[in-house]
Amino acid sequence: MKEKKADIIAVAKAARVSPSTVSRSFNHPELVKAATRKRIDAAVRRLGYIRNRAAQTIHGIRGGTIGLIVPTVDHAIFAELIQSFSQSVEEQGFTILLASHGYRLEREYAIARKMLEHRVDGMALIGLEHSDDTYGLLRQQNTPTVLLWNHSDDAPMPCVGSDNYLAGRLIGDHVVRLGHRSIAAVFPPTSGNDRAFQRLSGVEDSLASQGLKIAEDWRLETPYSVSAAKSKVARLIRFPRRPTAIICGNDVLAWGAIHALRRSGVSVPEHVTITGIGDFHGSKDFEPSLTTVRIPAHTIGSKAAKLIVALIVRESASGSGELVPPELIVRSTSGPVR
Amino acid sequence: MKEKKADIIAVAKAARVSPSTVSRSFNHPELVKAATRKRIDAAVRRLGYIRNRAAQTIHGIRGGTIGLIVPTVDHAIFAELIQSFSQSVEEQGFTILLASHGYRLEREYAIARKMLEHRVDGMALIGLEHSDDTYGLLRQQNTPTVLLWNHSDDAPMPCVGSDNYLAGRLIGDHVVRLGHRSIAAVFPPTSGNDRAFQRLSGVEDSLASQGLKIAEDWRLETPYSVSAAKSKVARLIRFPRRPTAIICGNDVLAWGAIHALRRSGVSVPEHVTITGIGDFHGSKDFEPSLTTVRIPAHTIGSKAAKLIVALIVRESASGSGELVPPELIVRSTSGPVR
DNA sequence: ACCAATAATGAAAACATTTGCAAAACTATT
DNA sequence: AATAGTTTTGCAAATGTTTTCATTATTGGT
Repeated sequence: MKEKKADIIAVAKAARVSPSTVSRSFNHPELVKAATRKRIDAAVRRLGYIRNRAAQTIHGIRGGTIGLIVPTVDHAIFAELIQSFSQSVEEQGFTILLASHGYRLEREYAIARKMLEHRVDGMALIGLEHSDDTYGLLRQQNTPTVLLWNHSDDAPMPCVGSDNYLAGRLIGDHVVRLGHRSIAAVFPPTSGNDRAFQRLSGVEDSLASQGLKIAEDWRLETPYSVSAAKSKVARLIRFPRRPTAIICGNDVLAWGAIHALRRSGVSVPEHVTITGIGDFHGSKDFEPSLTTVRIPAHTIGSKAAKLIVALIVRESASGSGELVPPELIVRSTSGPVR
Repeated sequence: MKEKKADIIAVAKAARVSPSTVSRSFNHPELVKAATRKRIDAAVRRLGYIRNRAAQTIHGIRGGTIGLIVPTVDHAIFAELIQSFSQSVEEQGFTILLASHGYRLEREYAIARKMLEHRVDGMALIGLEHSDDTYGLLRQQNTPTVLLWNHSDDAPMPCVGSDNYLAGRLIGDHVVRLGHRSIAAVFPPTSGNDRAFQRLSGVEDSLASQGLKIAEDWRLETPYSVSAAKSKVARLIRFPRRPTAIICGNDVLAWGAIHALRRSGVSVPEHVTITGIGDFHGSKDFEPSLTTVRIPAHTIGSKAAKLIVALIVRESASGSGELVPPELIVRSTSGPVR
């Protein structure tokens, strides 16, 4: 146990070459004779040597890590995004340093700093809303950075994502077009969450363009969970005056709303129209299948991964990002007002 | 742009002290005079200096990262687990290096190696089934390691998790006790997935103890997704001879099964009993609410985090792991055979 | 104002690598 | 067999820190 781990010098000794040659055999194999290389490989295996990236990093060599900071992992949305981002990033030889800030932007700053200490090659953040400190830090260290999930032309950094405002409009227009006038909304808190905020703005503007407005007491704010949405909606529909449509800030909330309605024997979409945003795994196969706006997490994740890697390797910094358009998906939970 | 990033020497110069003092002011602030410290802090801020962990790491100082390798992020189960694990780990000052292997154990080995190159302080893997290479590697480098999700007394490394075999038995017993004799099973592929394998074994043993067996064509294997389970189950119940109960390998599959049944107008639990395993977010509020076995991902994640950190800091290595028992949760999708 | 403690700082070695340059070892050509 | 060219290798410096030990500055007691 006590014998210290093998270093490059130990390997060099064992292979009867100099440390430089061992190093080269790792980094520029074509420069070392095949026979020597074999001897070195054997020594490496025998000693169980593992290269020390930290020691390379010190020479300005890329460490091969990308920092990813998310509000939380435990949301269907982010899980899908993280998966595709990390997978795509791994395919390109990088590894992810992951942390979550729980929707607290100061935490985000602290985490970003820490990741910079680790000398990540690049950073990825969710959304466009970040503290000035965070933006300042990233810019000052000029760390290649990409903003995920949201896209805006006047974003301060390259971003690949969808247009959440448009997503809101899309769904708002759809519901209005179906003839609904009594509309409720179930959304997550919008502070520190520009995605939710923009979606809601989109919905509101859409309704406003038809002279409609969401009544104060029909504007439900719930945390991101089936159960929270379910209980809020259950309470809502106990009142005699009911909305004919409930627009939910995302699919999970919509699922909760549907469950609440089913429990109360209110049928969807005959009595109430329900819509989500996101088109998560499962929404298509829900019964009834959910009308929603697709925000293609998978596409966003992999495009973002490609962008950040491009930013890192040729630092020319090609792209200013990409807009992955949201798409209205009409399924069975929305119908004309009866 | 071109000016290189500030290093500790630049800071030292700017603060008119030696590099050693700067270093000390970071690592042992009590050893440096308050006035000097203030001067240094000012310089740090002015230059935008960020410490280089890589350079510390080569001094054998802990880097503060823990490698976490999961099959995939994009499953409700793992998302919850990752969230609680990473959160708990962050609270203790560590950061996670995350990667997914997509259920390919060779990938897992490669990833583990890479994380070791980064000199992670510890590793966390999902499940007990790993290649000999992986186990060998971790043991040989004697990296503190914890196995998540599954617990077994004779596991080769400390593990904190539930007893998936028992979970299977629990649900099997429950279904049998309700009088069911015609039982189908919907499970993910069991190769490279000891969790699924053990659950299925538990179910089979439970049935076998009553002389029951799952018919070959009632043993459905589907990938982890609502839609796959839904379509498999939809096909299953088209046949005239139907099971009276369908035991699903996890809650997501159960959701799919319920949707399939609802679509076909088969009511749950009156006509068919459905059970899941996992008790994911949402199962409680599903309509009808899902009978399942709770595997407390949150508890597992945070206990595992504490264990690995303990293993890392006092290398004495206290614990051999912990069993977090599974618990049968009877809700509305299971009922007596009619 | 001086001495001994004690506190604060600096110099230099150490850490595990990479790399530019020069030396050594081969090849091919004559 | 000698020369020129090419391929391989080793030496030594460099990377950004930490740490041990020695040195200098400060303080309190007389």
